[in-house]
Amino acid sequence: MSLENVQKSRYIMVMERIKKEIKEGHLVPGERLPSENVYAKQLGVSRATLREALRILEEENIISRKHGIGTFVNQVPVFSSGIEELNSITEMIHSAGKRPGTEVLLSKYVTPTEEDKEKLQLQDGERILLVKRVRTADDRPLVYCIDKVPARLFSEESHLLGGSLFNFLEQEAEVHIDYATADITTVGYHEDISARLKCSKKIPLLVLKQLHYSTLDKPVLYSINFFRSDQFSFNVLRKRTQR
Amino acid sequence: MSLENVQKSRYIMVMERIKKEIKEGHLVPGERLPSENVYAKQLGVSRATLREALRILEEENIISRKHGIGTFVNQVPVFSSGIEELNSITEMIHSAGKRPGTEVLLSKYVTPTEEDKEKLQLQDGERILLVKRVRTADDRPLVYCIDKVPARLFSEESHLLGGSLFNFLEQEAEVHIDYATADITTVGYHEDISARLKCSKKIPLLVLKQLHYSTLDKPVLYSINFFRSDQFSFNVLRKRTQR
DNA sequence: TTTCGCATGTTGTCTGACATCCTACATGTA
DNA sequence: TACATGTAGGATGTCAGACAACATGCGAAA
Repeated sequence: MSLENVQKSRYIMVMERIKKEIKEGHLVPGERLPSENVYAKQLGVSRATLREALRILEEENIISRKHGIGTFVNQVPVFSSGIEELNSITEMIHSAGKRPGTEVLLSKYVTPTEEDKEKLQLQDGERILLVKRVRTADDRPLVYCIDKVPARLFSEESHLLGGSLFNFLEQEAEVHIDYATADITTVGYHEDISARLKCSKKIPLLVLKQLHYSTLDKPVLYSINFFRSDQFSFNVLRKRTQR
Repeated sequence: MSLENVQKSRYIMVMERIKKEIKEGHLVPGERLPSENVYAKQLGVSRATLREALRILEEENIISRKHGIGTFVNQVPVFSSGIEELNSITEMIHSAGKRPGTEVLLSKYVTPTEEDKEKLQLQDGERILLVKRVRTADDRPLVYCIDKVPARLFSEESHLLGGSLFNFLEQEAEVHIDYATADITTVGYHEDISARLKCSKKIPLLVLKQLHYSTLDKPVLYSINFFRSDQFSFNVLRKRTQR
């Protein structure tokens, strides 16, 4: 079977190549890129292909293009890892340089609530897999997770034992998560959850409610995460939209 | 003097035109767009220009392109107005269909703290305009704002009386805000601020710390906003990045 | 009935040209 | 010298036409 041998499009390869150049410091913030004609020849692609790559980088706020002047690396080339980049919590902890751990509190098949049915677009009678976990970073509790997945996605009643739910879904259900809508709120104190996270009454919790969609635009995972606010914050790049 | 008579680029006009078609329902989610050749002729532009517009819409998660098949409107064409779209609080309240109001608590020129100096890249001896306000929606307090602007941006010691700080900066300082980095945290209770927002001890506050940049990539405004969490939440579209 | 190959239509890529915009330098004038 | 103007060059923006790579569906062949 095939896995990563799929040939990516050229414009994507070019885009990633340029991103890499910036990340590794070969192109520094404020610097002008070679002109499109020159750069296209250097990269071995046509100018049109290069332009599609540049267009994406501009949209991502990594470069700016100025008609008649040139193309420049932004002063704040945000490679995000901000909230708008969707990663599993395992990945988030990893990229913060810590060691992720999991304590599974609950994993069972249950009848969904009305809210669950609506969000996950369930038929009457369908059941869901409900998982409750505490995720740790370097063995310290960081976030309390409640995850809900339609049971129909699994061929048999499989259970998540540890690690990334994203990987689990991909392997057991052959579902790939593509994007999610997230809602950020906060809650002052929660009897059970605050205790599980071993944090005092004074520390509020950041709440992230997310509905995850598959590549086919179907909702496949509804999750509610409670973060310790003393150890976590979300950051975002915000852009004005008029041009 | 010139104002909005600047001619926008064609690819941007095309992009906005297509967005409008989707918003107004002439193109519905899941529908296939006309093929590029046909669509380009319909819109009166070259295929290359159309492709640049489509590339942006794809990046914004509004359409999906599939090699050899076609281009489709996404099931969840998120026109955001999520947190990643930067708007003044005045605009936010407006677009929620409420009437924005302002109570200025403080407006004075002061010496910046070390943190302010670093964030706003101030020289020694430079001063800042410090503004503290309570913003209301339909006369109910919603958010407590602390704003800090370098004094050098103003020709004289002007003061903000009410309304949008964004507009004020544009008119008085001829500075246009382009983007901001935001950090979202929470705080359980704040003696003074909670009282000003007329909310009880049980309601935590959502805190948004933002550093705003001008079109020239210079930091021009540092602001800290405290939102009533019972009346406000942030939503974001999160995307996976591997393709 | 099943399988295979091909025609067709789509997005992806290439080439070369011209349009439009901005900068910098040279030139001319007071 | 100081300032305004003209001009040449180089950058991104737009155009046209062609071919490549990919996915689908239909018809012929087994």
